[in-house]
Amino acid sequence: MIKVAIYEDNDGLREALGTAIEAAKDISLVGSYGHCVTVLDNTQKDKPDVVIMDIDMPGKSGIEGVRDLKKHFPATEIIMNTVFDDDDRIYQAITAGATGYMLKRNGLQELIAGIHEVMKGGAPMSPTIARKVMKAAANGDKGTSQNLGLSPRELEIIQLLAKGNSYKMVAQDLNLSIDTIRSHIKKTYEKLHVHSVTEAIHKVLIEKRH
Amino acid sequence: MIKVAIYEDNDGLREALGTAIEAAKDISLVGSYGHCVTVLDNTQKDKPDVVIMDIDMPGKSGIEGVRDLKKHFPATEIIMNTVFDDDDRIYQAITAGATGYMLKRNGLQELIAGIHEVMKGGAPMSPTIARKVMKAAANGDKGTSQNLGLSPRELEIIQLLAKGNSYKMVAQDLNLSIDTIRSHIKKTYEKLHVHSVTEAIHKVLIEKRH
DNA sequence: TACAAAATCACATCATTATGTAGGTTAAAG
DNA sequence: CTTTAACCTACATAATGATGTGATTTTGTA
Repeated sequence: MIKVAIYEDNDGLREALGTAIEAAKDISLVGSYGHCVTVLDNTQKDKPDVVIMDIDMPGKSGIEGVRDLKKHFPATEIIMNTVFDDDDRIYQAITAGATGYMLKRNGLQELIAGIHEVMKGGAPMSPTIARKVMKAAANGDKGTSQNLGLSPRELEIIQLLAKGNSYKMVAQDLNLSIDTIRSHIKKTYEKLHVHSVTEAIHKVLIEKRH
Repeated sequence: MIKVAIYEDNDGLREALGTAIEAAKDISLVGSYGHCVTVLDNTQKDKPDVVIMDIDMPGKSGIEGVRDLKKHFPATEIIMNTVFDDDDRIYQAITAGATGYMLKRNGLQELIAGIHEVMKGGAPMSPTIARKVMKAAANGDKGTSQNLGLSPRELEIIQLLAKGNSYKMVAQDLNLSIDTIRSHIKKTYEKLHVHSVTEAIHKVLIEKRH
């Protein structure tokens, strides 16, 4: 019997999920919550094998919930269940420790299948997601070894910014248009999964020392 | 005979400076230029004892000129001659290696006096400037020893920013208003003589390691 | 106590950055 | 010879950061 707990702030959807899970012969619902603020206490009590976690919830995001959960109950498998498929959330969810990432639009049947899959050691995810993850993994693997996957130009620009230069100064230094600088930085952010110069600098400089 | 070279992009002013300097019995003009791009070559040729340098010049700023000059000809004395008296330029000029900093509005006589003064080991500067420099020195001395003069709070905030946090995140972290963060950062910038987070981070982290 | 420095908050305004969209060039890889 | 990756440019809008001004409170110390 697979024990499953649900975290989903939408009441209707949470109930639907619950009944669908109960309907499965080999799965039992041990907990169902509208937020994940008390996720640690709940898990202590419920002892679920698998947790279905929505990303966007009031109070505490699913990402944070996953992070906490994995830290204290590393054996618990987590499947993110969300409407979002943007790179960022996926990346965050994966690095936070989720083993599955399924889109709500793909329906309940797939989610049930995902629960079984995750118990067999798999990593269930919607096709759309799978592709993104593969790509990210490819970038990541290539990158971490050398310079996080940044092209020489991109790295050069980040390093200039790290010295305290503004976009304008970098543009002048490299004899490029400021729009070009923007463009490079934009791609850099995507590769590093960040949203500001300081984050990018932090990431690049941290990875550098070793 | 004191050998002097002039770098000043305003033609009229450069000529006026030249004649005023030639008029002085113990000073000879060995070079006069409208820019400082070729300052190293010129200096090699002219071998001036003192260089009068304007700050704002096309191609290469006087600050950069001073930096280069001091690196290759440390014995050459440099007097900045400019219309600006804002803290920043003064600070930059001083740290770049200028030994005198005189305002154009104070006239040619004072500049001539400054040339003599600098040759006697002095540091000629207009009264307005002198006061600012004293203040900067006071701040600087107190600071360089520990953490550049930053208060504990200010340092804390810069370090949080260095980790890639935004103002908003820092405010949440420290349970403060975002305006308070702004306020601290503003003071920090004044103390460090910078104008952006990245510059501040760079400066703080550089000074830290040693 | 009275002054100075640190810390807090607010509001306004301008500058810079971040993000989206879109297109072009060039050089290596298949 | 086409595909891919890196590089370059442009324009528009939204979000964040930078700067100025002003004010209150606390704390350490002259």
